[in-house]
Amino acid sequence: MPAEQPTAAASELGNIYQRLYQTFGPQHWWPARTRLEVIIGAVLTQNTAWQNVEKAIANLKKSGLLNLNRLCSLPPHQLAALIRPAGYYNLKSRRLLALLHWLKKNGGISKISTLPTAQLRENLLNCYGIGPETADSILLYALDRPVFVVDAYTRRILSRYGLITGDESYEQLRLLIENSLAPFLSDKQEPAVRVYNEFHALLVKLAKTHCRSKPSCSGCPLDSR
DNA sequence: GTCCAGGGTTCGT
DNA sequence: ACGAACCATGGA
Repeated sequence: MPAEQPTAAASELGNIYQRLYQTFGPQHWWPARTRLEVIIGAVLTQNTAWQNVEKAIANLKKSGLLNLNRLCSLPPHQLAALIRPAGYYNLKSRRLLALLHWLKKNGGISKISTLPTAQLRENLLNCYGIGPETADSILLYALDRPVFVVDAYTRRILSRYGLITGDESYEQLRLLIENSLAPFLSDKQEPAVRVYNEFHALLVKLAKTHCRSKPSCSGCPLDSR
């Protein structure tokens, strides 16, 4: 393997983060109250608008089921009915139960929180229905681990600005962004968790604000240079 | 009526 | 190794 060279992307990502933050301000993700709620939301929001996820979580809350043991003792078809507004409800019911059973089997959220990040990531990826993005969302937003969450928006936006080719693997992109932000982190004395959290949310914000809702995509915060 | 959202798995080539 | 089909609701 050739050593990684500092690329144009690496030197510009910190800049992009600052521009987005100045334009949109803090996004305050993840919009959930408890760690269990974040974990459930991470599965429910797979390829699904967050608005629909909120309805599903509201159903669980209303039924007093936002509790690891109660959820684990629920028949799959019953959980499916409750999370129906989130779409793919049969599939997501199975995925949620697989994840929640893993959590329960390993002593609950507080217990697994003592594990090192690499081991947590591996365990999460071994759960049915948990891929890299969902695993990293849980690590970053529920367990406060310094892991950047790569999603489709990240690819689109970085490709759009010519910072990546677009055919990089998930891992390549995640490491590129984490390494690129490292100098910025030490300069600003900011915790990585906070910056990864905001940067991911800001990229989603940018994608939703421009280029889709506006036909001409005028006034993108990253355009003037 | 069409498109698509804060993905992942499975099954053909 | 890669692409396509599949899963499904709700809002624009």
